[in-house]
Amino acid sequence: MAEGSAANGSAAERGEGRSASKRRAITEAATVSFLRDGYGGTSMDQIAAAAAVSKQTVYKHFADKAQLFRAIVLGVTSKAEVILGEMTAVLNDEAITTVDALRAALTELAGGYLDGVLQPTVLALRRLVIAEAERFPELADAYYGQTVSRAVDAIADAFGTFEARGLLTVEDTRLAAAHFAYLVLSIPQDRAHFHPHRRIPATERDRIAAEAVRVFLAGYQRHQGTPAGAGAG
Amino acid sequence: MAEGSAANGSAAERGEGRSASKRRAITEAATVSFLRDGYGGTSMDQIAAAAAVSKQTVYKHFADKAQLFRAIVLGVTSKAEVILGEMTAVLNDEAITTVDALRAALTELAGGYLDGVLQPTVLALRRLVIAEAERFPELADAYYGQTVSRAVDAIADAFGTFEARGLLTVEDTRLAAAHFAYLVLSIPQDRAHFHPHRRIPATERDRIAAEAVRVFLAGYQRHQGTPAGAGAG
Amino acid sequence: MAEGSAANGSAAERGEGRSASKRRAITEAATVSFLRDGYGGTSMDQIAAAAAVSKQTVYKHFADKAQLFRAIVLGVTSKAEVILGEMTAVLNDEAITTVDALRAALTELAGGYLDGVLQPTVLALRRLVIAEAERFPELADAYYGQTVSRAVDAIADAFGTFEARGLLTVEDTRLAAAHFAYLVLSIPQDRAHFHPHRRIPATERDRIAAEAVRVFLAGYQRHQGTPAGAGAG
Amino acid sequence: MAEGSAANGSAAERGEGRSASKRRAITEAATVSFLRDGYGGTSMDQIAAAAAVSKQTVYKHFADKAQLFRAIVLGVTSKAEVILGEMTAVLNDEAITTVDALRAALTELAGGYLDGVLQPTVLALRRLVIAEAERFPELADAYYGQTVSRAVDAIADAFGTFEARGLLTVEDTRLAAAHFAYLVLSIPQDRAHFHPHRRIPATERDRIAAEAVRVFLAGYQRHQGTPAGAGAG
DNA sequence: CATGAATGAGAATTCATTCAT
DNA sequence: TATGAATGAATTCTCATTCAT
Repeated sequence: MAEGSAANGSAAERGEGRSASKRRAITEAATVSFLRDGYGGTSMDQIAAAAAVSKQTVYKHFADKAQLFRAIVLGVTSKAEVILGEMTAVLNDEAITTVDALRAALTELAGGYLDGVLQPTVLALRRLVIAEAERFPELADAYYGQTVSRAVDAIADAFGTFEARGLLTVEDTRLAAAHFAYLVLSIPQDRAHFHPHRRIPATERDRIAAEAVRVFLAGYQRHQGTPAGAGAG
Repeated sequence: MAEGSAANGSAAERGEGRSASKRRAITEAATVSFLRDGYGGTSMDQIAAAAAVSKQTVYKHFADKAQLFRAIVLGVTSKAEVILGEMTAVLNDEAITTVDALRAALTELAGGYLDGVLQPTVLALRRLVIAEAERFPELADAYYGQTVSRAVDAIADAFGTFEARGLLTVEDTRLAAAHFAYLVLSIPQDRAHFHPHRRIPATERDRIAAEAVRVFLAGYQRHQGTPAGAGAG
Repeated sequence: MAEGSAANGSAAERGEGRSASKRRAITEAATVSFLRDGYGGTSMDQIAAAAAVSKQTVYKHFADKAQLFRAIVLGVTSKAEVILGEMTAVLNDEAITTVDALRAALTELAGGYLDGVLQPTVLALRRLVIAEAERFPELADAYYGQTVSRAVDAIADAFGTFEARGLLTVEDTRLAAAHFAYLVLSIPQDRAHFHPHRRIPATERDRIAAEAVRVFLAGYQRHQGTPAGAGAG
Repeated sequence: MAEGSAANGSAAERGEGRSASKRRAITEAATVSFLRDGYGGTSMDQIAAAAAVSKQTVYKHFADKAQLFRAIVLGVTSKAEVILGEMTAVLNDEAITTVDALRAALTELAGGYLDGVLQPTVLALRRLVIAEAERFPELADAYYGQTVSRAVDAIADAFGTFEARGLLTVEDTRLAAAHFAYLVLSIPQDRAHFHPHRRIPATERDRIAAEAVRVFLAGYQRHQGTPAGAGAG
């Protein structure tokens, strides 16, 4: 009886209010449409119909198609960003003090990234943003900054730590991070750019992850016999 | 009668009939428009105007907009394929028998790829095909097969040779080739997906090429002390 | 032989060409619609239908509704300007050397102005331009400059001559001209602003003209007893 | 009785019910919008938003947009009428018995009219009514009757008195009154029809008033030497 | 009674494609 | 064969007005 007690509880009090629930319906419908059919392939009529809402209501929430599109893309991008952020956590483990532990952590991260990045929705978002990068450069900026750049930054930070622990030899942590990320992702991600519906088999996924880690470590692992500050140089 | 014989010598002189010359004008105009404005952003009116022909003439040569688009994309893709093909030639040098020579050749190839792939036209084609991959899957297939796949295949072939020469240790030549290609290209190419107009500075280009080769060789170079089947070498 | 004569006369040569005749049809239909229904009350569909032309054709000739509107208003304004210009000719008569002749000429001019300015089309144009003065200030400028201002200027010039001939005493010829013009026109023109369809009876028209001339001359006629260069001088 | 007793003290205190206060808000918002943006340029949404009420509330008070418009125009017209009425009072002064006093009174009236009629709101109303004269002929009637006609009538009445006092020679008092009114107002008013935002400088205003009075008196002042029915006068 | 949402339509503009000359 | 015009529909956006809560 507490919440919204006073008999005629105002609209805003009932759960989320008519307005907010409609807005969510619109957002969801628009997300599906835009990701599936692209910007040009999606009509406002379509969105309104899919949201079971009148066109007017759509326009009351979003000034025009471009604004709606921006809201959708930024929303989905944020979700993707969160997923990526959580994955990188596996590197922030102080127990990673041996190359074997590092390899294990990198392999886990690689697998996680592959799973995350190859989700149909994530791929569709990527293709959508690339397709509209000319028309919506702010969105391309935001997407790149919040996903690609941010992931590379997070990895780069961890690599700095690993170097301090004597596990890696890294001059440019961002470059190393990019090498790692793209060794892991490029093959299936670039394939997906052109073949939106082809899924990657689990065995291939594991192989790609393992080989990416192997090549990366070959390139960045500290040489066994020549510790950080040892030898004649 | 008189019509066409005396008056319009010029077209006939160029060795191509009126029709062929107009077709070329249409093709060129459409190429520019599609690469610049995308499929949806290009209208048949626009193309006809840019080619200085009537719309009917456009339709005489290409059944509809989609067919014209296909012709354009396949045409530009072919040109890109040729360029890529020529680049790989640097690996088909029997004089590459030492790791140093291999490193030099790979570095040259890397630089060439970067220059080629980062050309505005090539990038625009890539973005265009990605944007339309859902609507024109055949084109995405063709593009991927003739550029990405083909380049990887060519490199993979060469890597097979290098392994036979005892320079590399490669289990899966296509995977290795993909690793090489994406180590070289991914960073600027992925950035270009989202920032179509940002150019890469020459020094960064060289650095990327060199580091890509370094990491690649670290991962695939035959271990010094355990030559394939050799004695003193 | 000259240019384009050779047998297959280009489209532009046949009378006025398909294009030009369609353009005229559009212009005429738009003129009628805009003058009758105003800018907001006229739709492009309506115009196309009235011109028996497709909407596309309208848009091929005029970029958008506003451009079409501008063309129409400027066109009708020009016609009005021509009419006004011809009327003022009655004052450019060197035979006007007496006050009686001047009164006759002014009365004739007054009658002509009334007839011209009270034509339904001219009134409709005026109301249209006033109604859209906020949205199309250039048109309001052009209209005012080409009709009101221009007529006043022409009359002012003539008044300068009449003063030189000793018929009028005018300090500010433009002010005097405006006084004359508005003494003649204001009553029916202002009524017409608010009653677009009420016609003015001929007798009232004559009375208004005569009284306007009378009051004007009372105010500007040179005093009888003090001729221009007479008196002590 | 009960209605609105306890809960909404504030509104009730202001001496107007909830309903009346909202009605006023709507009226004020609509007045501003209609005068600024015209009939077609004003939407019911706009008005409701500006009045801070729901659209339904607007419709509760005014059956539709046209009715609301009518109410607004008639309301503003009434206010204008009141202002005009007060101005004419200056002529109802029994002390006006000499031509000099008459000239002074007419000059004052002229200045007052100019100030009143050239107020932005008054001009906007005039342009609005002219623009919609075809769609709302009743409003044009009312406007013309309550402002133009009424002012001319009031002046005509006074002129009748002045003739009785031997100051003027007027056959048709309404015609004379119109002559006076338009000599005073036409120049700036007609300019304002086409240049809604141009203000008139004070010096020009005074000059126009003075010259209008001068020309008017020249045309209607009783001839000095031949007084109506007087001897030495 | 008042609020958010819905209706239903209309307008401007653009497009791909086809007809008629 | 090539040109201007026509077709016919789609799309974005806006509006006045009405329901339902």
